[in-house]
Amino acid sequence: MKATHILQHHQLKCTECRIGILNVLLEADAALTENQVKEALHNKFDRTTFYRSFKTLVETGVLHSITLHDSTLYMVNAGENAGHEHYHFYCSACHKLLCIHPQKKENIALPDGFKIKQTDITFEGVCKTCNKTEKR
Amino acid sequence: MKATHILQHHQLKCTECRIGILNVLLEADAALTENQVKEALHNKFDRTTFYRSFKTLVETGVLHSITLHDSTLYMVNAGENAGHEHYHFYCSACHKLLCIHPQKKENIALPDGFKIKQTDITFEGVCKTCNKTEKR
DNA sequence: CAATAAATGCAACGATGTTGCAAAATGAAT
DNA sequence: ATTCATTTTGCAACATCGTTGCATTTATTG
Ligand SMILES: [Mn+2]
Ligand SMILES: [Mn+2]
Ligand SMILES: [Zn+2]
Ligand SMILES: [Zn+2]
Repeated sequence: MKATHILQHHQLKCTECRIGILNVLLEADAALTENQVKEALHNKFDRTTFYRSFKTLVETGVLHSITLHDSTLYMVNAGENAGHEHYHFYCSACHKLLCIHPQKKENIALPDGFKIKQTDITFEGVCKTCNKTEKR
Repeated sequence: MKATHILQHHQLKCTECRIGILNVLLEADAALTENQVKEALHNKFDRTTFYRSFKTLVETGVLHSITLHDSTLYMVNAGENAGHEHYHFYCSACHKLLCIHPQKKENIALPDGFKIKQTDITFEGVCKTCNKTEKR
C-alpha cells in the first residue's frame, strides 16, 4: 500500500509529514508511539505539526490508536485492519503491540440490560515469535 | 468496608489524604479520575500529595485503574473487585465507567503460539440504568 | 510523651496537549 | 508553468500532568 494513495483516498493533502508518518507505520511490524515515528524521521518535523498530523490521521480513520501503559501507540488501518474490529496483543518479552485478527468473533455475555456498541480486547503475554525463541 | 481497615490491611499509614481518597471512591457508584476525587475533597491536598497517594494505592493493590478516552479512572479493589479479573463498561449515555463481574469467564481463542497472561476487556455502550430510562 | 520513619507541601522541571498566527506548501485552475 | 485559494507548517506561548528534591509535618510504636 502506498502512502500517497491512502491519503488521496481520504481526501487529505499529500504533505511530507503525513507521507513520512505513513511510510514509517506501514513498514513497522508493530504499533509505534508518536515519538518513535518522530525519531524514525530524524525529528525532521516540528512537534506541533506531528501532533496535528496524528490527530488528523486518526480522525479521518487513516490510523487507529491504543493507549497502553501510559503511552499511545498508532497503527495504520490498512489491509486486515481496515474497519474490522480486532484484538490487540502486547508481548511482555519483545514489548511489541500487535494487531490480532481472530478466525471467529467471540460473543461475550454481559448481565441483562447492558447494550454493547463496541468491545475492546487487549491481551498481554508472550507473542508467537518470542515463544519460539524461548523454546530453543 | 472501612477506609482505615483497608489501609491497615495493606500496611499503609492511615493519612488524611489516603482516607479521603478511599472514602470518596468507596461511596462512588463508578470509577473516578484523580481530579474528580480531588474536587470531591475540596482541593484540600496538594496535587503532588494526591499524585503520590494514588501511585502508592495502585502499587499496593488498594486501587486499580483504567485509561479510557485519555483519562485515567480509579476504582477500589474491594468486595467483588478484589483480585478478580473483571470487565469494564463505559456508558456513553451517563458517561460512567462500571466494573462488571460476569457469571462465567469467556475463553477467547487466539492464533497458535500466543501465550496469554492477562486479558483486558472494555465495553462501550448503554448501561442497565440508562436503558431502563430510555425505554420509559 | 518521645523517637523514628513516612508522608506532605512547595518549588521546580520535563513531557505532552493545545491554540493563534504569519509564512510556506499543496492542489486546482488557468 | 504560473497563479491563486486553501491548507499545512513552524514557532511562540500557555495549560496540564507526571515527577523529583528537600525541608517540614504527621503517623505509629514503645
Ligand atoms: Mn490494531
Ligand atoms: Mn474495575
Ligand atoms: Zn514478543
Ligand atoms: Zn449509563
